[in-house]
Amino acid sequence: MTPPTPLHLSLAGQAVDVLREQVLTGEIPPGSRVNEVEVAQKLGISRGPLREAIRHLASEGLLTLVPHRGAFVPDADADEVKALFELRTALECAAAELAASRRTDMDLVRLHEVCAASRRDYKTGQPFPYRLDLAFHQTLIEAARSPRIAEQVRLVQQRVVLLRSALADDPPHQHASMDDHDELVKAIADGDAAKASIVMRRHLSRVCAQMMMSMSH
Amino acid sequence: MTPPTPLHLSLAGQAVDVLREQVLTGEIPPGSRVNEVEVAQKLGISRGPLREAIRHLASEGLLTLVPHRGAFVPDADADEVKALFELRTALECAAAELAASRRTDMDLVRLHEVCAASRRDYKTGQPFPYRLDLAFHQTLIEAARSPRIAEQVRLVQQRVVLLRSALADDPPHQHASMDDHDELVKAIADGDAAKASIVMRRHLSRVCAQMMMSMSH
DNA sequence: AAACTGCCAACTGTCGACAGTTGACAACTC
DNA sequence: GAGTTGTCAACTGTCGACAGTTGGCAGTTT
Repeated sequence: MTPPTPLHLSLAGQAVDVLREQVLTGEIPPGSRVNEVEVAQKLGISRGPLREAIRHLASEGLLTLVPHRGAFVPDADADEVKALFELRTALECAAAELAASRRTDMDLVRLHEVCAASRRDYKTGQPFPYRLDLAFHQTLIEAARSPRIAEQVRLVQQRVVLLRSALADDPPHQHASMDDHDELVKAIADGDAAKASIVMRRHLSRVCAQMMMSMSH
Repeated sequence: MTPPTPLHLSLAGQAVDVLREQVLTGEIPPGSRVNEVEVAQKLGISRGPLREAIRHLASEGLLTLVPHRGAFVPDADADEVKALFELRTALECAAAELAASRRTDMDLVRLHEVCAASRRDYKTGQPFPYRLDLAFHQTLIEAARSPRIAEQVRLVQQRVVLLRSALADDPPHQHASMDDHDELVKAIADGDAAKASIVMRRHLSRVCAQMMMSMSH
């Protein structure tokens, strides 16, 4: 069962998954400290693998390490949101451009499908309005076929999710976002890299502005 | 002395610095494995801190982890170079745009200084032709004032340095690069974000092409 | 001779314990 | 009473040792 199970994933790897989940869902709230011995006991593992998991999540930006003090879940901060979205804009605009020139017909099918699902969920008032937004951006970077950019986009989006959990913000201007997505898909379908980049930039700047709003109450 | 010196930097932190140096200089050649016990003994530390150092460098892309096999210095690979430069282009073009709108007069002084020093070193035939190239891009991203982008650029440039060490390539088209740099500084001085981005893209595509050349012999 | 099988050494993954540092509380001084 | 200093518990940083896995080599079979 659980004691000696290094058969598919190391204890450190499992700890990474569990901790990531707990951090992203806000189960471990922003600003709080992660106690090594306490969490290790709770997970039923030793401090060694847990430390590795903590360092790994720190390298992803989901934890901040303070020497001799431990690991903390980073707090939401206006400057941080701004800096993060500058990075996200650089990466996703480039991804949009690449997607416009590299997308296959299958990519277009997937993108249309996600957009349609978004509107379906929106009408029926589904519980996780961000799920399909994430899926859309995920599908887009796959269409860009640039593994290193994709890797970084995933990390940045993860941090955005963390910020959102700290904000607990209300349903966003989802309608505007969905319109952006549609326009983005059209530009990509047309192979119009320049337009795809511009639309993406506008889209992200809108999302960023909205997050800044819900931060300052 | 050396045995108990956690006064300024942890053993893991010191190990990171030493290992990074050895990997980047090719002292530990690409493709080779990093033996935990062996290196730990050589550094005079235990396996714990060394493991943390290895994982850290792996998160920077300077090592590749294989479960139950250990850490390896990644090999040079054409696809990898291409993917890496797509990421670098996305990041540095964005940085160039931001620098064009945010640079201070002091930034311009520094950029001009680096360019002048490059030409000076070039004429006298200095040993490290890449040193000032790195310094230029470093100065540029500082002028962009976007901490997250700067962070990622640094990591990508580090990986490029690693690739170069694996290539052991000859003096590059340094003259063309210096011209690019001058043109870049001019665009940034003029506040012309669009041109800065275009010049940067051309510059990086040239550098990338050159690396691909020296790979395929 | 080639291919398969079983064994073995080397190494990674994990654990429990010790040492050093940090922040906080309490006692003391002015 | 406010500020300072001494003490202490809690936690991180580090270490050495054990267990499980991997790749290779020797021996065997066809």
